[in-house]
Amino acid sequence: MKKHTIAIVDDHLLFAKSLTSLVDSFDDYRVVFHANNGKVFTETIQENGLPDIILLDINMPIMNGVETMEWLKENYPEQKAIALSMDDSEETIIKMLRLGAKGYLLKDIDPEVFETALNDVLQKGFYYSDRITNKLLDNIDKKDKDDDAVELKDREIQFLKLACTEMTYKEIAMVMNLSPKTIDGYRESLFDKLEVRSRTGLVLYGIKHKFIEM
Amino acid sequence: MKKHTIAIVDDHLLFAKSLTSLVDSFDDYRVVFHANNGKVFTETIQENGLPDIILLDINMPIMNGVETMEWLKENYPEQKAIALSMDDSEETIIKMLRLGAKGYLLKDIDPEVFETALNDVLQKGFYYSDRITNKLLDNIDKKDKDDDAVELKDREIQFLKLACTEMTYKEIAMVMNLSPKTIDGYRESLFDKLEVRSRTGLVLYGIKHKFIEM
DNA sequence: TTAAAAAAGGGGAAAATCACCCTTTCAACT
DNA sequence: AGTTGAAAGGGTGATTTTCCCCTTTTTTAA
Repeated sequence: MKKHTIAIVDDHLLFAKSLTSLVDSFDDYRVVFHANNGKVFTETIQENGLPDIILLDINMPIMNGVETMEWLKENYPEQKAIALSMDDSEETIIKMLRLGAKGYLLKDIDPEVFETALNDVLQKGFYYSDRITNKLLDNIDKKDKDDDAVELKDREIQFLKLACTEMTYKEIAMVMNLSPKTIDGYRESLFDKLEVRSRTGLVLYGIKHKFIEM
Repeated sequence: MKKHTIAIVDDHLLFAKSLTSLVDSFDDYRVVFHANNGKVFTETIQENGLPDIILLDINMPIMNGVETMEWLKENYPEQKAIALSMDDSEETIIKMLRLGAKGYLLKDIDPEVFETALNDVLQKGFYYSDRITNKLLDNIDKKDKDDDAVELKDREIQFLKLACTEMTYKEIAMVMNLSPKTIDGYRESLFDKLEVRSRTGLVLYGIKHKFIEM
Protein backbone atom coordinates (compact mmCIF):
# COMPACT_ATOMS: atom_id res chain seq x y z
CA MET A 1 0.00 0.00 0.00
CA LYS A 2 1.26 3.43 -0.94
CA LYS A 3 2.26 5.78 1.87
CA HIS A 4 0.38 9.04 2.38
CA THR A 5 2.44 12.11 1.58
CA ILE A 6 3.31 14.85 4.04
CA ALA A 7 4.87 18.28 3.50
CA ILE A 8 6.47 20.18 6.38
CA VAL A 9 6.49 23.96 6.38
CA ASP A 10 8.67 25.12 9.26
CA ASP A 11 11.69 27.37 9.56
CA HIS A 12 13.26 25.32 12.36
CA LEU A 13 15.37 23.13 10.17
CA LEU A 14 16.50 20.79 12.91
CA PHE A 15 12.91 20.24 13.97
CA ALA A 16 11.73 19.77 10.41
CA LYS A 17 14.42 17.21 9.62
CA SER A 18 13.88 15.45 12.91
CA LEU A 19 10.16 15.31 12.32
CA THR A 20 10.86 13.93 8.86
CA SER A 21 12.84 11.14 10.49
CA LEU A 22 9.94 10.39 12.77
CA VAL A 23 7.25 10.55 10.10
CA ASP A 24 9.26 8.34 7.78
CA SER A 25 9.37 5.75 10.53
CA PHE A 26 5.57 5.56 10.51
CA ASP A 27 4.09 2.76 8.40
CA ASP A 28 1.63 4.89 6.48
CA TYR A 29 3.36 8.22 5.98
CA ARG A 30 6.37 9.74 4.32
CA VAL A 31 7.62 13.32 4.00
CA VAL A 32 7.84 14.41 0.37
CA PHE A 33 9.26 17.87 0.87
CA HIS A 34 10.10 20.58 3.34
CA ALA A 35 9.84 24.38 3.05
CA ASN A 36 11.32 27.09 5.28
CA ASN A 37 8.32 29.35 5.04
CA GLY A 38 5.02 29.82 3.21
CA LYS A 39 6.63 31.57 0.27
CA VAL A 40 8.99 28.70 -0.40
CA PHE A 41 6.10 26.31 0.02
CA THR A 42 3.91 28.00 -2.61
CA GLU A 43 6.81 27.79 -5.03
CA THR A 44 7.68 24.22 -4.20
CA ILE A 45 4.21 22.84 -4.91
CA GLN A 46 4.52 24.16 -8.46
CA GLU A 47 7.08 21.42 -9.09
CA ASN A 48 6.22 18.82 -6.50
CA GLY A 49 2.45 19.02 -6.50
CA LEU A 50 0.28 18.91 -3.41
CA PRO A 51 0.86 16.46 -0.55
CA ASP A 52 -1.94 14.66 1.26
CA ILE A 53 -1.33 16.65 4.43
CA ILE A 54 0.60 19.82 5.16
CA LEU A 55 2.13 20.37 8.58
CA LEU A 56 2.22 24.11 8.99
CA ASP A 57 4.22 26.06 11.56
CA ILE A 58 2.78 29.44 12.60
CA ASN A 59 5.81 31.60 13.35
CA MET A 60 7.96 31.84 10.27
CA PRO A 61 9.83 34.64 8.53
CA ILE A 62 8.65 36.14 5.23
CA MET A 63 5.31 34.30 4.95
CA ASN A 64 3.95 32.91 8.19
CA GLY A 65 1.46 30.14 8.90
CA VAL A 66 -1.60 32.35 8.97
CA GLU A 67 -0.70 33.97 5.65
CA THR A 68 0.01 30.57 4.15
CA MET A 69 -3.32 29.28 5.37
CA GLU A 70 -5.05 32.27 3.76
CA TRP A 71 -3.29 31.51 0.52
CA LEU A 72 -4.35 27.87 0.70
CA LYS A 73 -7.98 28.77 1.39
CA GLU A 74 -7.86 30.99 -1.68
CA ASN A 75 -6.10 28.62 -4.05
CA TYR A 76 -6.62 25.07 -2.78
CA PRO A 77 -9.57 25.14 -0.39
CA GLU A 78 -9.70 21.34 -0.33
CA GLN A 79 -6.10 20.94 0.80
CA LYS A 80 -5.69 19.33 4.21
CA ALA A 81 -3.39 21.26 6.52
CA ILE A 82 -2.61 20.88 10.21
CA ALA A 83 -1.23 23.78 12.21
CA LEU A 84 1.78 22.83 14.31
CA SER A 85 2.99 25.40 16.77
CA MET A 86 4.24 26.18 20.24
CA ASP A 87 1.91 29.13 20.32
CA ASP A 88 -1.23 28.14 22.18
CA SER A 89 -2.88 31.56 22.18
CA GLU A 90 -6.59 31.30 21.55
CA GLU A 91 -6.57 33.94 18.88
CA THR A 92 -4.10 32.15 16.69
CA ILE A 93 -5.87 28.82 17.10
CA ILE A 94 -9.21 30.30 16.15
CA LYS A 95 -7.72 32.19 13.25
CA MET A 96 -6.14 29.04 11.83
CA LEU A 97 -9.21 26.87 12.28
CA ARG A 98 -11.44 29.52 10.71
CA LEU A 99 -9.11 29.56 7.72
CA GLY A 100 -9.72 25.86 7.32
CA ALA A 101 -6.92 24.12 9.20
CA LYS A 102 -8.01 20.54 9.93
CA GLY A 103 -6.32 20.49 13.30
CA TYR A 104 -4.03 22.42 15.61
CA LEU A 105 -1.19 20.57 17.32
CA LEU A 106 1.14 21.91 19.99
CA LYS A 107 4.76 20.87 19.64
CA ASP A 108 4.79 19.21 23.03
CA ILE A 109 2.25 16.53 22.09
CA ASP A 110 2.96 12.85 22.30
CA PRO A 111 4.21 11.33 19.01
CA GLU A 112 1.49 8.69 19.20
CA VAL A 113 -1.16 11.35 19.46
CA PHE A 114 0.54 12.98 16.52
CA GLU A 115 0.13 9.85 14.42
CA THR A 116 -3.49 9.57 15.52
CA ALA A 117 -4.04 13.14 14.40
CA LEU A 118 -2.68 12.35 10.95
CA ASN A 119 -4.98 9.33 10.69
CA ASP A 120 -8.01 11.28 11.87
CA VAL A 121 -7.43 14.09 9.41
CA LEU A 122 -7.26 11.65 6.52
CA GLN A 123 -10.22 9.54 7.61
CA LYS A 124 -12.54 11.91 9.43
CA GLY A 125 -11.30 15.14 7.91
CA PHE A 126 -10.29 16.74 11.20
CA TYR A 127 -8.55 16.27 14.55
CA TYR A 128 -9.16 18.38 17.62
CA SER A 129 -7.26 17.61 20.81
CA ASP A 130 -8.83 18.03 24.24
CA ARG A 131 -6.54 20.90 25.01
CA ILE A 132 -7.50 22.81 21.90
CA THR A 133 -11.16 22.08 22.45
CA ASN A 134 -10.89 23.43 25.97
CA LYS A 135 -9.17 26.54 24.72
CA LEU A 136 -12.03 27.10 22.32
CA LEU A 137 -14.62 26.54 25.03
CA ASP A 138 -12.82 29.03 27.25
CA ASN A 139 -12.96 31.45 24.41
CA ILE A 140 -16.67 30.99 23.90
CA ASP A 141 -17.24 31.61 27.60
CA LYS A 142 -15.27 34.78 27.36
CA LYS A 143 -17.10 35.92 24.25
CA ASP A 144 -20.39 35.44 26.07
CA LYS A 145 -19.20 37.87 28.71
CA ASP A 146 -17.38 40.48 26.66
CA ASP A 147 -19.39 40.17 23.50
CA ASP A 148 -17.69 43.22 21.99
CA ALA A 149 -15.27 41.53 19.60
CA VAL A 150 -12.43 44.09 20.23
CA GLU A 151 -11.68 44.96 16.65
CA LEU A 152 -9.09 47.72 16.40
CA LYS A 153 -8.92 50.15 13.52
CA ASP A 154 -5.73 50.96 11.66
CA ARG A 155 -5.28 54.30 13.37
CA GLU A 156 -5.88 52.75 16.78
CA ILE A 157 -3.34 50.06 16.08
CA GLN A 158 -0.83 52.67 14.99
CA PHE A 159 -1.45 54.55 18.23
CA LEU A 160 -1.21 51.40 20.32
CA LYS A 161 2.16 50.56 18.83
CA LEU A 162 3.48 54.02 19.61
CA ALA A 163 2.04 53.81 23.13
CA CYS A 164 4.26 50.76 23.57
CA THR A 165 7.36 52.95 23.33
CA GLU A 166 8.84 55.47 25.73
CA MET A 167 7.25 58.34 23.84
CA THR A 168 4.89 60.62 25.74
CA TYR A 169 1.41 61.13 24.33
CA LYS A 170 2.50 64.59 23.22
CA GLU A 171 5.31 63.07 21.19
CA ILE A 172 2.96 60.45 19.80
CA ALA A 173 0.60 63.25 18.73
CA MET A 174 3.44 64.86 16.80
CA VAL A 175 4.44 61.64 15.09
CA MET A 176 0.85 60.88 14.14
CA ASN A 177 0.26 64.48 13.15
CA LEU A 178 -2.77 64.88 15.40
CA SER A 179 -3.62 67.16 18.29
CA PRO A 180 -2.74 65.87 21.78
CA LYS A 181 -6.46 66.03 22.46
CA THR A 182 -7.24 63.59 19.71
CA ILE A 183 -4.59 61.26 21.04
CA ASP A 184 -6.22 61.55 24.43
CA GLY A 185 -9.43 60.42 22.76
CA TYR A 186 -7.72 57.36 21.28
CA ARG A 187 -6.25 56.61 24.66
CA GLU A 188 -9.57 56.78 26.43
CA SER A 189 -11.44 54.71 23.87
CA LEU A 190 -8.72 52.06 23.91
CA PHE A 191 -8.74 51.94 27.72
CA ASP A 192 -12.42 51.22 27.37
CA LYS A 193 -12.19 48.65 24.58
CA LEU A 194 -9.23 46.79 25.99
CA GLU A 195 -10.42 47.05 29.58
CA VAL A 196 -7.23 48.55 30.96
CA ARG A 197 -6.81 51.48 33.31
CA SER A 198 -3.30 52.75 32.63
CA ARG A 199 -0.69 53.09 29.97
CA THR A 200 1.03 50.06 31.43
CA GLY A 201 -2.14 48.15 30.61
CA LEU A 202 -1.88 49.28 26.99
CA VAL A 203 1.72 48.10 26.79
CA LEU A 204 0.89 44.72 28.28
CA TYR A 205 -2.04 44.34 25.89
CA GLY A 206 0.10 45.35 22.93
CA ILE A 207 2.71 42.76 23.74
CA LYS A 208 0.33 39.98 24.65
CA HIS A 209 -1.56 40.43 21.41
CA LYS A 210 1.60 40.72 19.38
CA PHE A 211 1.11 44.25 18.10
CA ILE A 212 4.77 44.73 18.81
CA GLU A 213 7.51 42.17 18.66
CA MET A 214 10.30 42.15 21.18
CA MET B 1 32.44 0.52 17.36
CA LYS B 2 30.12 1.52 20.15
CA LYS B 3 27.83 4.48 19.60
CA HIS B 4 28.15 7.57 21.76
CA THR B 5 25.22 8.11 24.10
CA ILE B 6 22.96 11.15 24.07
CA ALA B 7 20.29 12.28 26.53
CA ILE B 8 17.62 14.79 25.51
CA VAL B 9 16.12 17.13 28.10
CA ASP B 10 13.22 18.94 26.47
CA ASP B 11 9.55 19.36 27.30
CA HIS B 12 8.47 19.40 23.66
CA LEU B 13 7.78 15.73 23.37
CA LEU B 14 7.22 15.71 19.63
CA PHE B 15 10.50 17.49 19.09
CA ALA B 16 12.34 15.23 21.50
CA LYS B 17 11.05 12.07 19.87
CA SER B 18 11.68 13.43 16.41
CA LEU B 19 15.20 14.38 17.35
CA THR B 20 15.68 10.91 18.76
CA SER B 21 14.71 9.52 15.37
CA LEU B 22 17.25 11.75 13.70
CA VAL B 23 20.07 11.08 16.15
CA ASP B 24 19.49 7.34 15.98
CA SER B 25 19.95 7.58 12.22
CA PHE B 26 23.46 8.92 12.75
CA ASP B 27 26.26 6.35 12.59
CA ASP B 28 27.97 7.32 15.81
CA TYR B 29 25.19 8.36 18.16
CA ARG B 30 22.15 6.98 19.88
CA VAL B 31 19.68 8.48 22.34
CA VAL B 32 19.64 6.61 25.63
CA PHE B 33 16.90 8.52 27.39
CA HIS B 34 14.67 11.54 27.36
CA ALA B 35 13.48 13.80 30.21
CA ASN B 36 10.71 16.39 30.22
CA ASN B 37 12.58 18.81 32.43
CA GLY B 38 15.68 19.15 34.59
CA LYS B 39 14.03 17.60 37.62
CA VAL B 40 13.12 14.43 35.75
CA PHE B 41 16.62 14.38 34.30
CA THR B 42 18.37 14.48 37.67
CA GLU B 43 16.23 11.57 38.78
CA THR B 44 16.70 9.59 35.59
CA ILE B 45 20.48 9.61 35.73
CA GLN B 46 20.28 7.88 39.12
CA GLU B 47 19.14 4.76 37.28
CA ASN B 48 20.51 5.26 33.79
CA GLY B 49 23.84 6.86 34.56
CA LEU B 50 25.35 9.75 32.62
CA PRO B 51 25.30 9.97 28.83
CA ASP B 52 28.25 11.19 26.77
CA ILE B 53 26.39 14.34 25.77
CA ILE B 54 23.29 16.03 27.12
CA LEU B 55 21.12 18.12 24.79
CA LEU B 56 19.51 20.67 27.04
CA ASP B 57 16.50 22.84 26.21
CA ILE B 58 16.31 26.19 28.03
CA ASN B 59 12.60 26.86 28.47
CA MET B 60 11.07 24.06 30.48
CA PRO B 61 8.57 23.87 33.32
CA ILE B 62 9.59 23.01 36.89
CA MET B 63 13.38 22.98 36.37
CA ASN B 64 14.61 24.87 33.33
CA GLY B 65 17.83 24.62 31.35
CA VAL B 66 19.73 27.22 33.33
CA GLU B 67 18.83 25.61 36.64
CA THR B 68 19.75 22.21 35.27
CA MET B 69 23.09 23.55 34.07
CA GLU B 70 23.75 24.97 37.54
CA TRP B 71 23.00 21.60 39.04
CA LEU B 72 25.35 19.89 36.60
CA LYS B 73 28.17 22.34 37.30
CA GLU B 74 27.70 21.58 40.99
CA ASN B 75 27.43 17.79 40.76
CA TYR B 76 29.07 16.69 37.53
CA PRO B 77 31.34 19.51 36.37
CA GLU B 78 32.93 17.26 33.75
CA GLN B 79 29.63 16.36 32.08
CA LYS B 80 29.33 17.54 28.47
CA ALA B 81 26.10 19.41 27.78
CA ILE B 82 24.93 21.40 24.76
CA ALA B 83 22.21 24.00 25.10
CA LEU B 84 19.53 23.68 22.46
CA SER B 85 17.01 26.47 22.25
CA MET B 86 14.99 28.82 20.10
CA ASP B 87 15.93 31.60 22.46
CA ASP B 88 18.85 33.50 20.98
CA SER B 89 19.02 36.25 23.59
CA GLU B 90 22.58 37.11 24.47
CA GLU B 91 21.98 36.91 28.17
CA THR B 92 20.80 33.34 28.10
CA ILE B 93 23.62 32.26 25.83
CA ILE B 94 26.24 33.84 28.06
CA LYS B 95 24.63 32.43 31.18
CA MET B 96 24.67 28.90 29.78
CA LEU B 97 28.22 29.09 28.48
CA ARG B 98 29.46 30.52 31.78
CA LEU B 99 27.83 27.59 33.55
CA GLY B 100 29.90 25.25 31.41
CA ALA B 101 27.73 24.39 28.40
CA LYS B 102 30.01 23.11 25.63
CA GLY B 103 27.91 24.72 22.92
CA TYR B 104 24.71 26.59 22.20
CA LEU B 105 22.59 25.51 19.26
CA LEU B 106 19.52 27.22 17.90
CA LYS B 107 16.70 24.94 16.84
CA ASP B 108 16.78 26.20 13.28
CA ILE B 109 20.27 24.91 12.54
CA ASP B 110 21.03 22.51 9.75
CA PRO B 111 21.02 18.85 10.85
CA GLU B 112 24.49 18.39 9.37
CA VAL B 113 25.82 21.25 11.43
CA PHE B 114 24.13 19.59 14.36
CA GLU B 115 26.07 16.38 13.79
CA THR B 116 29.27 18.38 13.40
CA ALA B 117 28.56 20.04 16.73
CA LEU B 118 28.22 16.66 18.43
CA ASN B 119 31.52 15.52 16.94
CA ASP B 120 33.30 18.72 17.92
CA VAL B 121 32.09 18.55 21.49
CA LEU B 122 33.37 15.01 21.85
CA GLN B 123 36.69 15.60 20.14
CA LYS B 124 37.57 19.22 20.84
CA GLY B 125 35.42 19.69 23.91
CA PHE B 126 33.34 22.53 22.51
CA TYR B 127 31.40 23.84 19.50
CA TYR B 128 30.62 27.47 18.85
CA SER B 129 28.67 28.43 15.74
CA ASP B 130 29.36 31.64 13.85
CA ARG B 131 26.02 33.04 14.88
CA ILE B 132 26.67 32.48 18.56
CA THR B 133 30.19 33.84 18.28
CA ASN B 134 28.83 36.97 16.66
CA LYS B 135 26.25 37.35 19.39
CA LEU B 136 29.03 37.17 21.95
CA LEU B 137 31.14 39.70 20.07
CA ASP B 138 28.14 42.04 19.92
CA ASN B 139 27.82 41.61 23.63
CA ILE B 140 31.44 42.46 24.27
CA ASP B 141 31.05 45.61 22.21
CA LYS B 142 28.08 46.59 24.27
CA LYS B 143 29.82 45.83 27.54
CA ASP B 144 32.65 48.14 26.52
CA LYS B 145 30.12 50.92 26.19
CA ASP B 146 27.81 50.28 29.13
CA ASP B 147 30.33 48.69 31.45
CA ASP B 148 27.87 48.64 34.34
CA ALA B 149 26.78 44.99 34.33
CA VAL B 150 23.14 45.80 35.40
CA GLU B 151 22.75 43.42 38.29
CA LEU B 152 19.40 43.80 39.99
CA LYS B 153 18.80 43.02 43.64
CA ASP B 154 15.92 40.89 44.88
CA ARG B 155 13.92 43.89 46.09
CA GLU B 156 14.46 45.71 42.82
CA ILE B 157 13.32 42.69 40.86
CA GLN B 158 10.23 42.42 43.04
CA PHE B 159 9.50 46.10 42.37
CA LEU B 160 10.14 45.73 38.66
CA LYS B 161 7.68 42.87 38.42
CA LEU B 162 5.01 44.89 40.17
CA ALA B 163 5.76 47.88 37.95
CA CYS B 164 4.86 45.60 35.04
CA THR B 165 1.25 45.50 36.25
CA GLU B 166 -1.49 48.08 36.23
CA MET B 167 -0.84 48.98 39.84
CA THR B 168 0.08 52.57 40.67
CA TYR B 169 3.28 53.15 42.61
CA LYS B 170 1.15 53.89 45.67
CA GLU B 171 -0.45 50.47 45.37
CA ILE B 172 2.94 48.87 44.82
CA ALA B 173 4.18 50.59 47.98
CA MET B 174 1.33 49.00 49.91
CA VAL B 175 1.95 45.46 48.69
CA MET B 176 5.69 45.82 49.26
CA ASN B 177 5.01 47.37 52.64
CA LEU B 178 7.17 50.40 51.97
CA SER B 179 6.52 54.13 51.84
CA PRO B 180 5.64 55.61 48.44
CA LYS B 181 8.79 57.65 48.77
CA THR B 182 10.95 54.57 49.01
CA ILE B 183 9.23 53.17 45.94
CA ASP B 184 10.03 56.41 44.20
CA GLY B 185 13.65 55.78 45.09
CA TYR B 186 13.56 52.31 43.55
CA ARG B 187 11.93 53.77 40.48
CA GLU B 188 14.56 56.43 40.04
CA SER B 189 17.49 54.12 40.58
CA LEU B 190 16.05 51.59 38.12
CA PHE B 191 15.46 54.30 35.51
CA ASP B 192 19.12 55.05 35.89
CA LYS B 193 20.40 51.48 35.83
CA LEU B 194 18.20 50.30 32.99
CA GLU B 195 18.54 53.50 31.01
CA VAL B 196 14.83 54.12 30.61
CA ARG B 197 12.90 57.33 31.08
CA SER B 198 9.35 56.24 31.83
CA ARG B 199 7.32 53.50 33.38
CA THR B 200 6.67 52.17 29.89
CA GLY B 201 10.42 51.70 29.63
CA LEU B 202 10.38 49.63 32.81
CA VAL B 203 7.62 47.43 31.45
CA LEU B 204 9.40 46.88 28.14
CA TYR B 205 12.62 46.06 29.98
CA GLY B 206 10.82 43.68 32.30
CA ILE B 207 9.31 41.78 29.41
CA LYS B 208 12.38 41.75 27.21
CA HIS B 209 14.47 40.38 30.04
CA LYS B 210 11.86 37.88 31.03
CA PHE B 211 11.16 39.16 34.53
CA ILE B 212 7.52 38.55 33.77
CA GLU B 213 6.06 35.90 31.54
CA MET B 214 3.14 36.63 29.29
C1' DT C 1 35.53 50.55 65.43
C1' DT C 2 34.84 53.94 62.45
C1' DA C 3 33.85 55.36 57.65
C1' DA C 4 31.24 54.49 53.89
C1' DA C 5 27.88 52.36 51.56
C1' DA C 6 23.00 51.05 51.05
C1' DA C 7 18.16 51.24 52.35
C1' DA C 8 14.23 53.85 53.78
C1' DG C 9 11.88 57.95 53.70
C1' DG C 10 10.59 63.26 53.17
C1' DG C 11 9.42 68.03 50.63
C1' DG C 12 8.16 70.25 46.80
C1' DA C 13 7.20 71.09 42.00
C1' DA C 14 6.80 70.32 37.04
C1' DA C 15 5.15 67.29 33.63
C1' DA C 16 2.37 63.53 32.14
C1' DT C 17 -1.56 60.77 32.67
C1' DC C 18 -6.35 60.02 33.27
C1' DA C 19 -11.40 61.24 33.50
C1' DC C 20 -15.57 63.58 32.14
C1' DC C 21 -18.17 66.41 29.45
C1' DC C 22 -18.45 69.16 25.38
C1' DT C 23 -18.33 71.12 20.01
C1' DT C 24 -17.43 70.86 15.07
C1' DT C 25 -16.98 68.56 10.81
C1' DC C 26 -17.71 65.38 7.43
C1' DA C 27 -19.27 61.21 5.43
C1' DA C 28 -22.89 57.58 5.18
C1' DC C 29 -27.18 55.88 5.23
C1' DT C 30 -32.26 55.10 3.76
C1' DA D 1 -33.11 66.33 3.69
C1' DG D 2 -32.56 64.64 8.06
C1' DT D 3 -30.29 61.42 11.22
C1' DT D 4 -26.59 58.90 12.72
C1' DG D 5 -22.03 58.19 13.69
C1' DA D 6 -17.25 58.51 13.27
C1' DA D 7 -13.04 61.30 13.60
C1' DA D 8 -10.88 65.37 15.39
C1' DG D 9 -10.46 68.54 18.83
C1' DG D 10 -11.35 71.67 23.32
C1' DG D 11 -11.64 72.71 28.72
C1' DT D 12 -10.85 71.64 33.26
C1' DG D 13 -9.40 69.24 37.22
C1' DA D 14 -7.78 65.27 39.78
C1' DT D 15 -4.28 61.90 40.10
C1' DT D 16 0.05 59.90 38.93
C1' DT D 17 4.54 60.10 37.36
C1' DT D 18 8.88 62.10 37.27
C1' DC D 19 12.70 64.88 39.07
C1' DC D 20 15.96 66.92 42.38
C1' DC D 21 17.72 67.59 46.71
C1' DC D 22 17.78 66.25 51.54
C1' DT D 23 17.66 63.36 56.36
C1' DT D 24 17.81 59.20 59.19
C1' DT D 25 18.81 54.49 60.01
C1' DT D 26 20.99 50.20 59.10
C1' DT D 27 24.68 47.33 56.97
C1' DT D 28 28.92 46.52 55.30
C1' DA D 29 33.72 46.77 54.91
C1' DA D 30 38.36 48.42 55.95
